[in-house]
Amino acid sequence: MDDQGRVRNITDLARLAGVSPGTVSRALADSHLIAKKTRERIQAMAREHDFRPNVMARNLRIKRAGAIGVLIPLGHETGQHISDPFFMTMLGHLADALTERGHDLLLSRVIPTDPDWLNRVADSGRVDGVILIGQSDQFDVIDRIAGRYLPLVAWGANLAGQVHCSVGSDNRKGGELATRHLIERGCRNFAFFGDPIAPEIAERLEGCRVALSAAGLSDKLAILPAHLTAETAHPAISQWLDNTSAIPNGIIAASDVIAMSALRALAEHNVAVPGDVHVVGYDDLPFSNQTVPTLTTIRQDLAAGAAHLVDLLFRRIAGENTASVVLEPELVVRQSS
Amino acid sequence: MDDQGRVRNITDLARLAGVSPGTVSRALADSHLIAKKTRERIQAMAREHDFRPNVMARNLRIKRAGAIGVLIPLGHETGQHISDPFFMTMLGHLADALTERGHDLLLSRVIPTDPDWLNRVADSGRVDGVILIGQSDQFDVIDRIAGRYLPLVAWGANLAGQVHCSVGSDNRKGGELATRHLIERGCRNFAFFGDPIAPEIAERLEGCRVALSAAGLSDKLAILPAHLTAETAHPAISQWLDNTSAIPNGIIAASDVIAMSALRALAEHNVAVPGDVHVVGYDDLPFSNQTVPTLTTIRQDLAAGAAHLVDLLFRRIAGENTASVVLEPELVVRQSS
DNA sequence: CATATTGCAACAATCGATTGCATTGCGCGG
DNA sequence: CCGCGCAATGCAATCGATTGTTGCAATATG
Repeated sequence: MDDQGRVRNITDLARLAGVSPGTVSRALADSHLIAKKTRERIQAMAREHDFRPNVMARNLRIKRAGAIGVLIPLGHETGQHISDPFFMTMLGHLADALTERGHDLLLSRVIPTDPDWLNRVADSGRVDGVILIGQSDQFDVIDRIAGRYLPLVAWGANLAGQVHCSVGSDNRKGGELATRHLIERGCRNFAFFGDPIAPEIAERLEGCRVALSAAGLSDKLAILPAHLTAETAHPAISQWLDNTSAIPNGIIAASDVIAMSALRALAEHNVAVPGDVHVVGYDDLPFSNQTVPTLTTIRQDLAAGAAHLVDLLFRRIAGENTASVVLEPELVVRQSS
Repeated sequence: MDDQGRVRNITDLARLAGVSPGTVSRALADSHLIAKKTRERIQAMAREHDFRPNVMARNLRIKRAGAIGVLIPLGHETGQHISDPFFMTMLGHLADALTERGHDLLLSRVIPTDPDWLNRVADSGRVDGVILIGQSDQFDVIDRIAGRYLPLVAWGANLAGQVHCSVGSDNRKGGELATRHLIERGCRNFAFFGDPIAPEIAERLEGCRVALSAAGLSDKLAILPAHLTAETAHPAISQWLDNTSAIPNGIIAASDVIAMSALRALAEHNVAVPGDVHVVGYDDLPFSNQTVPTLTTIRQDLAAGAAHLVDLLFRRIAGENTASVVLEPELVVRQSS
């Protein structure tokens, strides 16, 4: 009733301009099939009524969604929150890259209860493709769907024989770098904080083992395999420190979030970092050089990773069957080691 | 060519089942107009071909988008990244709340160049409503659009006479709480780190001033008004510490991110916290009790805030003209003060 | 002057679902 | 045996755009 004069669709505008809907559509698309004069007149009218053609209708007709689904699978680590800084950093980069390509970002945090979680998004018709931030413990589900659904890429591990296209750093090498660095710093007893149920973490641990065995220190590694989230890491580590007979002097954390909690727990146990214990994290998140002491870590170039993910995805949308990308991890030495 | 037998739409499935498309539509919606037997047969067939009706077409017909636009306006602080922990924490809560209501989350990071940035999303027809995380320096634009576009809510300040519906904590009171706490701790010289161009920050500063003047300490406040992001805060604060004649013993940071950088800068200047200087942050982000020392801060209950935002938005979508909500800030005392 | 060309705009089918209304078939009472 | 009512399904319009085809008029060409 209050919307008497409101222009709600292309047909309203057509009536107003005294032309057909098709002409309006072409005019707004700046098609040269429409006389310049008519075109400009219609565009002016659209602006005046601030009318914008309905994107959904357009997408339905041209059979594209204009959006990319970004999913954060939280299979293990059920307590893990979407606000985990790692996810969020990645998400930020993805948002930028997708916006640049004129696509929207449809965000979902999924807790995979049934194996249908991925299909539901992929086949919904509302996204042109899907980016997974992490594989969690859903490697098999992902691999299966990748067989029939091309526009899908995942951040995470790249295991031998995997079907789906992934982007991630060389986790094994990263684990090795971290551990070798600690060895060079003179550490002889080690602990690894992180849960190897996620393939990426398992690889990091594996790299750690490789480095230790090369140095003849294979038997000097303790593992705290708890599901470590921002909320649970601190108590778990604190308790571990209480119960362990001898605190190791080299700690490899599977993520910077875990490392940060470790720094705090160590401070509370009056263990000096890097005086008594050297700590290395993983990720190089934005906060990692704001901790006290600042965190030595294995840098994953998330900006580059996001750019790769988006690039690969669009090539897949275009039909290309792209190969996975493995990025080089890099040791960033700061105060904690 | 390889998609010979693929069921791509309701019509394909109808043909396969020997019924009309309408019947399939009703069957999949579990309508009782369709005989139970037929219904189950069709549902089984859909499952078998893992067919899912196209959401976009459905949304077009029933005139809803099934998605909520979540916008992060980055007007001031151009360097501020979407990965700012505050945004992300809020985003996580919103994602949960929206998913619960069966809506998707369309994320956009917007740098408002023209005043049309909000219209573009609101009128696109792809969202049922819009949530703004922060008002940035776009208060006027937001207020103007709120006049004609009902389903819009914003996290942020609630200023006298504002048109748009907002949810936020009482920033003035928060600033007051923080400052009073420092006064009680014996501080007599103060610094405020944060840029009052954003209305929320201005309010916090105002509260700070109120508390100081109540204690007769109005002239004891220094202000570092730089645009403080995770990346720029540390150098700015460090430089400020270098140049200031007398380091204050009470620091109010406009956010936890800034406070964290302050902690680091102070550590590097060999200033003990809380020995020499007491520090209070703002937000109580997940990492704030993982810093060394852990951070005293003004807690904004972001989970409750997100719940309010979503609740208000859906009431507005239903046509109700809701009032703004102001949440109570809470002082959380930890080690830094 | 008749015909070919070109430019502009209208017409109508289409994307894939939803839904009010019309239709069919069946059981049952009269 | 007829007709009525109800349950189950089909039909066709609709959401709001896009786009190939067609139609028409003005201009160019022989």
